[in-house]
Amino acid sequence: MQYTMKMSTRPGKPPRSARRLSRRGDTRRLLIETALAMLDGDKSFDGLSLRELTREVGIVPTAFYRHFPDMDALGLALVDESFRSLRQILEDVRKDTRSAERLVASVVKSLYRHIAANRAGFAFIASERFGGSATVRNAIRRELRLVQTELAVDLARLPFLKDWNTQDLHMIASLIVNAMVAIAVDVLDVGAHDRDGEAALMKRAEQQLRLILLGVPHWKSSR
Amino acid sequence: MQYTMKMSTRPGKPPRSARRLSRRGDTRRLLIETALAMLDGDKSFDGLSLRELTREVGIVPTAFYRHFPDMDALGLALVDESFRSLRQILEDVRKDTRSAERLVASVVKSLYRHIAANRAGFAFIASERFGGSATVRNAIRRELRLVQTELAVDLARLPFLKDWNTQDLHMIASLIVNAMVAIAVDVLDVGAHDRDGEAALMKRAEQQLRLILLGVPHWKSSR
DNA sequence: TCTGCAAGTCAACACTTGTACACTAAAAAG
DNA sequence: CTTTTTAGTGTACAAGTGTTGACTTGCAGA
Repeated sequence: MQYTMKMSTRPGKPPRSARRLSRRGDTRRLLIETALAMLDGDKSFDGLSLRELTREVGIVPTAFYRHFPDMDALGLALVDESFRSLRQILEDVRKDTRSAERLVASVVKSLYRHIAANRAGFAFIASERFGGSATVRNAIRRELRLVQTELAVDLARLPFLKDWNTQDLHMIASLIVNAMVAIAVDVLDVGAHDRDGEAALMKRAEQQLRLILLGVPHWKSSR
Repeated sequence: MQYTMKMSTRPGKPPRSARRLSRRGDTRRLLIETALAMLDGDKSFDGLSLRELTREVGIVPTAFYRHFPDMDALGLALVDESFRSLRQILEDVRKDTRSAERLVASVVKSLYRHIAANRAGFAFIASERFGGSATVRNAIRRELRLVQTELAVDLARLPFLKDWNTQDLHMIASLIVNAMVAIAVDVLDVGAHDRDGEAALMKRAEQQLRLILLGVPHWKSSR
């Protein structure tokens, strides 16, 4: 009942010849990607119908059930897919833990790169975080909380945050994650065409991060 | 254009006692409030159907059109309604511009009070901000940007922010607004029953605000 | 008292929706 | 090669959808 996404990938199975007259390749994959693409536009997950999706993919509605028992199951797969890229950002950050300056530059750059590479995924996370499907919503929040915790752990390793307690670290981690998610959403909003708008937003992201870190040395825990 | 012949038509259909429940109270109001209530649960706006809503309200589907031309129009009304309370927070803040300490305490308290009083409205804003309906989504963003600008103006009046330039003020305003919206959402998430959880979140909100303001005196604009 | 209009009613339309069932072709397994 | 599994197909159905149109009421204003 939990997550059964892992076992679906058979090891070492390359895509091969057409199975049906027209369709070739992993339809499951196609369902996921098409769904993400459709949700990138003006549609929410629970406004997306099974028939609509299968129509777009090019299969008959009932064929959907060969790959997912449910639309909710598809939703979970989308969450899984979308978070893959987001986690990568943390990886990148982990390598640059020298100074606060370098850290800020590193995270902003990494953020920008991953947004550009995975637009639809970010859009999905942002919109369905508070979206209609409880299953999807909860999955996203769990993942996001996990990211936040990981960030807190990474922060603990920074020299200028050495003697902060756990609660305070989580506080600052949540502030950072939320700020970055908000920025990401704004970036998605201005669209890929507006380079200047994007640049301004990334600058803002950098400034906000710097401002936050600026307060750190003067922080005194209240407990 | 309208034909109003009263006596002519008697097409074999007995004039049944089609008793109107005579909802002489504002049905329009009822539509708005019921919609908000329904969206507070596990439903997104574009997952809410006209028939579903009217069924809940207790009128026939077609009667909906007496009040709104569209579901989108209803959506805009919901945005309007929901922002009424949010703006009130800014009003409250405006009265407490003495010290940073007082400001933080004031905004957090005001935030809490308004969330409690207007749960559904906040939930609506949060979820439809990135939701499916483009009309609603854009309306919310415009309002939110307006709030952010207003906050920037208010911040400019604070003594310790006197010589900040506009761009920097907007940067900090957006950081604050986003942080508070995120907190609000978390508060909605823990539910009304969990008093301890709520208290912890409000404490976090206060800490985050304080941390941000702590960095302010050391900020040097980069232009 | 009469009349016009806002706000309700019912019936009907042409769709779309999720899902069940029976069937079939192709690939994988033996 | 034969068999089994997988992933596709078509048909069908009951239920839900937005919207039109014609009709009915009760209240407000003349």
